[in-house]
Amino acid sequence: MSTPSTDAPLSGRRAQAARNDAVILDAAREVFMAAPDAPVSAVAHAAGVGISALYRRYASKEELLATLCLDGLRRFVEIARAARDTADPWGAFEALLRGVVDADVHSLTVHLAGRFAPTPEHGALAEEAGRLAGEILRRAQDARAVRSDVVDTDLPMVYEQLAAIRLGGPARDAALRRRYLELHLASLRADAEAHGALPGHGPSQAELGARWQREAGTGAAR
Amino acid sequence: MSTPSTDAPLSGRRAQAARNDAVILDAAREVFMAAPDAPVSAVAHAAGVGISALYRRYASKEELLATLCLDGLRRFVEIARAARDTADPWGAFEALLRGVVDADVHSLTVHLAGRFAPTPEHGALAEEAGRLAGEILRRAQDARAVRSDVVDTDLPMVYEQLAAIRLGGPARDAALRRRYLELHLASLRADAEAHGALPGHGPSQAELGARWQREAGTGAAR
DNA sequence: ACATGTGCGGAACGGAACGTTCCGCTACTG
DNA sequence: CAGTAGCGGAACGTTCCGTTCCGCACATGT
Repeated sequence: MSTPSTDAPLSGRRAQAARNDAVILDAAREVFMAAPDAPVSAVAHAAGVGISALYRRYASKEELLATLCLDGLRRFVEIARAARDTADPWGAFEALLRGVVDADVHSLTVHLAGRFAPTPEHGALAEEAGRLAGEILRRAQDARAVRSDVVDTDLPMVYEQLAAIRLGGPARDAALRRRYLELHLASLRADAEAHGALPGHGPSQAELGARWQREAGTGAAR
Repeated sequence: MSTPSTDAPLSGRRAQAARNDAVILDAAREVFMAAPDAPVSAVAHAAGVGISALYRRYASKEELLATLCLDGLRRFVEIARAARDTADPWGAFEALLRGVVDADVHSLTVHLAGRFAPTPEHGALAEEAGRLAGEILRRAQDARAVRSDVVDTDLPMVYEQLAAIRLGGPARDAALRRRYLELHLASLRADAEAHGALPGHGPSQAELGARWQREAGTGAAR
């Protein structure tokens, strides 16, 4: 909340506003990652600004969430691209999962889905993300590094499970997720297949896509 | 909503009321398992009764949740006892996890915790449940069936992760959970330890116990 | 047959939470 | 020095939900 005007060409009020842009988005990310249905006032409080500063930038809560989700999708694609460029097939697969879990990117995407009307850009990025992850998985399976009976739609389910780990602060949760990611990785290795094939089949694209539809509250009948 | 008076000594109005006891509790279980913060009216609707029928039996929503949770803890203990009586150490371990996940008992216990003031009976049952699970785990580890670097507090985290799988109806979710439970089981086997030890340490009892404390809403600051 | 009270449906009530708007102030800008 | 961009936070209107309450229907006991 200081460093008056050394890092930007703008000064005074204008600079403060520019800085607030980032502060607010960071606060929103932190707050909504911890609680997707947190009130807008919580974001303002976390950012150390008033509510007006928020509504000056985003027309509605929905727009803020859509922006945040877009940001998350871009992070996912970035992580996936970096992972894909890893030479070793298992290394690439491992990098993908570790990257996604470490950045907690799942909380920024799927957990926000259904709370705003998705734009075409959301769709395009989600598709690209799926394509990259699928490529990494296929390569790892072709190299007999990852068991052959997992499918690409199983991966979001792994993220989903790890994102459900919420016990302490963000730091403690990150440590716990690393611990349990290690277990997931062990179960996905090719040699784990020796103990038996996976029953049933992974989610369909339709089942995964259904989350992006706007739906009311908690899902219980009125 | 029929069979007038053939299965109970009571008849007419009295029998209907007795039957409603079960209908309401079943409806409450179904509704709150799907959405822990569902409104009371949703339970009444699912049970096909009015709200009065509900409040005649439970003084408050909190009391209903406490009853439901007690019910869940008893189920857990029952499942754990049956598993413990399995001769094969790995079989017992497997039976425990399969039983807990199949009955979706986690949604009935921990997901309800924090929404009501726990009674001493909740504490006693939770302790008994922990004792049984710990015994089963230790036996499986002593037999070198389960990897040595998992601890008893890791098990609730496995349930937690599997309970987070919510895509379609209850039936589809159960099938998906069975699929991913298979992965978890593979990762917990002793031979999975060859690929490396688990980083960090499992949750402490204090971390797990903190969920039973009453806390406001979603966790975001006001 | 009739008075009685139990059990219940669902409207009504009171309060809490939240998204959004609006007023007024501050301090840069030109 | 007038004008205004940016903002803090109170206020507003709405939605949601737990709980209460009123009146009805029917089984029960005489």
